[in-house]
Amino acid sequence: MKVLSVSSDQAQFWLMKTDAAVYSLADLIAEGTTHWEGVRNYAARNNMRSMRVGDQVLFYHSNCADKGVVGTARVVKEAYPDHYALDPKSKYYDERCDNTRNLWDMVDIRYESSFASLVSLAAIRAEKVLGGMQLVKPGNRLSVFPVTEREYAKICQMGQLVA
DNA sequence: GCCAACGTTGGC
DNA sequence: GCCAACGTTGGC
Repeated sequence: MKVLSVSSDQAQFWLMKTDAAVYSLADLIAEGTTHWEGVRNYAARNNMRSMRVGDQVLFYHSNCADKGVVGTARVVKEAYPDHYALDPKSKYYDERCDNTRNLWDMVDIRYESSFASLVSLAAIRAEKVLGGMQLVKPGNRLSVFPVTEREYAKICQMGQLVA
């Protein structure tokens, strides 16, 4: 078995949370590429604005029994306006936004891989070298945040991602 | 610009 | 379903 190694100098690494009941890795597999609408938190939005095409993403299921990283994705389109904020019928509607002023952005990501085994939140907590991740900080609710290349590689290894 | 109230996230 | 953490809003 060969562990995926990633070494573009420019590459950045991220973790994106999703409520598994709302949008899961299976949904991403079915769609192939998706837009990441509905982020309504400034810090998470700013992190998305820092994303570049080619950046790698850990795909995390929250709010479910099997919490953890389930696979990976890749950024294929950089931040652009989240038009769901303009749609009164959308649950992501924000009345402060209109065509001249939209507070919110989204990115596009493409499915890349599924882990052979779930890397659970508990397993991440138990792994000393992952102790710096925002995910394991008390009260962390940020849905999009950067991870280091080392953390990314470690989690891929734990998920038995085969290159 | 402070801070209390409120809403949401997300683990348990 | 509960509740702690904490971002956001709005009154002053």
